[in-house]
Amino acid sequence: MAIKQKDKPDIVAVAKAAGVSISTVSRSFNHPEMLKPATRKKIDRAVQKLGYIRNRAAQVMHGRRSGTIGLVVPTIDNAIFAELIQSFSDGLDQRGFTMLIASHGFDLEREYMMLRKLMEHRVDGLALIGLEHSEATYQLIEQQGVPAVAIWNYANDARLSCVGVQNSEAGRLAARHLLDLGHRDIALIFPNPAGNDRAHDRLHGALDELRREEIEVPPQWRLEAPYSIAEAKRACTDLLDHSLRPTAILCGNDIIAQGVLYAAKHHGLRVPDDLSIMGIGDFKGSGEIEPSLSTIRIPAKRIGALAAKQITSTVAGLSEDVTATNCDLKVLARASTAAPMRT
Amino acid sequence: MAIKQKDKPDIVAVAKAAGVSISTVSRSFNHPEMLKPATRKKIDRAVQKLGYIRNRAAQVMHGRRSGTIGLVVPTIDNAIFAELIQSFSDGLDQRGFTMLIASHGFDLEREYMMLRKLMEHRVDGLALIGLEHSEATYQLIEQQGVPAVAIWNYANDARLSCVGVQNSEAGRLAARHLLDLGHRDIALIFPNPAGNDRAHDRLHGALDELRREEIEVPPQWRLEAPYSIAEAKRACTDLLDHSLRPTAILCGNDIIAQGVLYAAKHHGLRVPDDLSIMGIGDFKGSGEIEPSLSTIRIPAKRIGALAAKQITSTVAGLSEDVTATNCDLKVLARASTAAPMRT
DNA sequence: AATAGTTTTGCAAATGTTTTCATTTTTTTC
DNA sequence: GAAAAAAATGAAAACATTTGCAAAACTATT
Repeated sequence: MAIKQKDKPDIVAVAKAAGVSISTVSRSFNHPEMLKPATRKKIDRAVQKLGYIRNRAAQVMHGRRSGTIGLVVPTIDNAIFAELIQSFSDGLDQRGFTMLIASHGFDLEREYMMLRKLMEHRVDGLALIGLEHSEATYQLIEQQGVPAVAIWNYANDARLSCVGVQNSEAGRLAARHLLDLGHRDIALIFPNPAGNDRAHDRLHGALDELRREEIEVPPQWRLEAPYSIAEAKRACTDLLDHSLRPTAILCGNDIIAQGVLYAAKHHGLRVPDDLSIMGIGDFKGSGEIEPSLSTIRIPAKRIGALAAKQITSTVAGLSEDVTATNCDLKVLARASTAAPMRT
Repeated sequence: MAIKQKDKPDIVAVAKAAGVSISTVSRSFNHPEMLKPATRKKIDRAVQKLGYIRNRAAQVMHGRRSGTIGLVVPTIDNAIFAELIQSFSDGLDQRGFTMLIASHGFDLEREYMMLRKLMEHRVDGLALIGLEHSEATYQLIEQQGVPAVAIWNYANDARLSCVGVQNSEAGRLAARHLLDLGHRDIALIFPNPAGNDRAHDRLHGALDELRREEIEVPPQWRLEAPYSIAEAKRACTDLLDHSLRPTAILCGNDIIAQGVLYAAKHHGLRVPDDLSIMGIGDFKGSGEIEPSLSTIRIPAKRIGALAAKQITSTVAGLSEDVTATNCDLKVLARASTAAPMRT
């Protein structure tokens, strides 16, 4: 049996096969314009023949960038994150980077662990979701000096560069929309805000706006639901069963809103006549549901693309200091909300 | 200004700080049981103080595994893939691996490029979606000897290990369900099958089953739609407008089915009385839609988890040869399908 | 208290690249 | 066709780690 069994060919093998020195082969990849065309061709042929693939690890050891960006998300399986991840990934790809991804399931301790793991892989940059992270996480990033960007939430005094929206404003706008339609009896269904500044900010933005009109939401109208159509549907069953129903429900995101919408339909309630439903996010498909969902548009694609641009240019040393990019929100008044019926 | 500016501490720095040799430090990570507890503690303290993080690249150069698995998908932003990716990622994470991900947008040429890129990063294993790939892709995998697994589609004569379902069977079952209900006028809306064996197989499975009952679907009832609620909704508008309507529509996946459902509602058609709608996939939320969607269950979570198990054990050298794992399908007869009304 | 055995540690080579500097080859100019 | 200038190539050090082998430091045994 031949001895070349499993070993991948290395640059030395290529050099030998092409009859040139190692340095020349290396140059043919990194500075092809320095080579005589004839030499380049010889090398190309050798590469082809041996099936040589460059070893990034060896390059990294030389101080080269790894060409990878680490993304840490709470979860991948989530309509709006998926959209974001896709556009972020596309943005990285365009610029020649590869994405390492890790998900922590809304556990900030695990987030820290995943960050470390990514750093072992010497990612050139990091992207996190939101601005709420453990102190250890922040310190790790600062101490290691890895460029990082926080996605999805915006704050002008953020400790990290960020690209996102003002989630409190999203909550406020959603509440405003319902108030403007004349609603006063409003229920709130939001995800658990622990370790989730996006949900937290939205909720408090909404509460603030309601309080401005001196509306207090009674505890039995303040529900919690995870990111799940099924669970949201279940969560609001009691609410809708009750004779004293709210005229509108404000949901922390469009998935919850979808669940509520189906629950309403299931209860034989007409939307928006009997019940107005407001979402936040404008997920794919939210505009196509019947009735189409009123919501606050958060431009996930744009945010992902901008974040990719931001982190790669920081890695390339083009932009240096902390920057905060705020993306615009838009109220989408569609068919799931209307003025409440006089009783 | 101090000279230690940006350099991350390396193992040498740790060794110096701990007053031991480099080898000892290395061993404290890889074979801690070989060290005297006192020494280990000295090293741990030094690591802590310097904020040292191991350099995976250097380990890889030594022939160590990289601890990464590459996943190449057509797109991340897709309900069912997102679910799959999540469970695959969780499975890898459990076993200490990190996931590199790349998406090619259903372009098999790009898929090849992404594969190469992942190989430069010396991933320990690869996962692809489906069994249809360019010849170059297959050759690359074989030549480089990188363990690989194909996810989502099953075939017992596959060139790669695979974990998935028989998509032709999924199509067949979906058609059977409609036939059993008594439908004869059935329209088909599927994604473009080019470079997408899942869609292709489902479509042909369905057509086969229909043909068995001597039903030929006329061309104007064979529509194509991308993976998008909005576009599916649009695509079937003409179909529903027409006076000669089918009694049922079989959709290539649940997203398309959702679009069709909304289109039907928009046209004032009652589902399932005026029109039965059948999906394939059983995406999250499909059971909660009103009316709940009849579909074929494909266990995405399970497939992802099994694929992660499969690829990691191949990497660890536990399982060697090509294995094909077939996951069961289940017909979910829910509320969007019923017997056609006699006219 | 010396020996044998065992545990712990250190030295140095090896891994696959890039890059600086020196050397060789080619081209241009007169 | 020789000298000068420019272009192309090669030799060797450097990068951060692991590991086989050898040396040193303990432990147990007598």
